[in-house]
Amino acid sequence: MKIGELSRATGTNIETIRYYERIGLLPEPARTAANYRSYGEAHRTRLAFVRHSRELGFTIEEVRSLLDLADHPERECSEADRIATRHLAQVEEKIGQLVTLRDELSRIIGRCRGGLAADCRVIEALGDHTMCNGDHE
Amino acid sequence: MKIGELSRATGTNIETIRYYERIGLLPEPARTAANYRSYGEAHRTRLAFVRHSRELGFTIEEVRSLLDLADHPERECSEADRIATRHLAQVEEKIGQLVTLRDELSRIIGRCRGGLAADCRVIEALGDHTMCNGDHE
DNA sequence: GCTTGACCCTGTAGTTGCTACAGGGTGCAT
DNA sequence: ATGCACCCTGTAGCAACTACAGGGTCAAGC
Repeated sequence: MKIGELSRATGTNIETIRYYERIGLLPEPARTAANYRSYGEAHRTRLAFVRHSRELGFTIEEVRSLLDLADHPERECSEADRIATRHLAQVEEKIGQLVTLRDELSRIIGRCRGGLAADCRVIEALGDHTMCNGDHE
Repeated sequence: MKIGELSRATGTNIETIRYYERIGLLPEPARTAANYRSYGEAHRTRLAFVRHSRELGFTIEEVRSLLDLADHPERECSEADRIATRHLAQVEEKIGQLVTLRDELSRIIGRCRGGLAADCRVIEALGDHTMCNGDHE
């Protein structure tokens, strides 16, 4: 499989594949006589693992740890569980932040009734730093 | 006000303040004889506006537009409303994505009962690219 | 008067996770 | 032989900061 085929097979940008190789997430593949990268099924599987992990929001370093664990099936999987659980907590925290954000944005936008910027509630609310979160630190 | 005081007054990193000045979000302040930046109340207000906008997730370019509008109170505020409304839609989309993510992560983690990585459901699930989202494109 | 420490300056490079060239080589069909 | 699609390396760019390195300034204390 050449890099273009692997790209299509996994929905990964070609440049991204080469990037993953450069940072050591994917092993260097064999080369053809013309110096083209030549991939096998194992590469495809590994790249799919990486892409799926990334889509779930794991950082590159977390993916590295997860891959490392996948490469050593004799180890305990508690590390994988720990990474995933911590990540879940982060996702939940982010959701909470975004919900707060959404509410504040809705509140701000709701007050806008058009007219001149001088009277704009959106701009006014942004300039007002004594916000509803009570952050008086 | 020197840059350190402005930093404390707005909860903004000093380097960030200088960065904002460099990219033209904040005007260049006057300088003391020792070439120290000297800020007034208007700077503080403007920086607070920028920080608040950034906390709400507006991009720098969006903040630039909002500031521009705040600087021209004779204009219509529909642009501000448009920016904020579009941003709200993006936040809502992001929340939806993260909720999907959270559910998938929960599902994966819920199946982990410890033991060896060889049997780890987390790692198995990451490797499995035929996921529940039915993405067969 | 001299040092210590906190503060300030500029300029550049690093971060994350890619993405986009520039400038070239290869392979196959017409 | 001439397109064209594909591949190669290496470097630079993106957002939005953050972190130095290497220097200057200022007030307080000995």
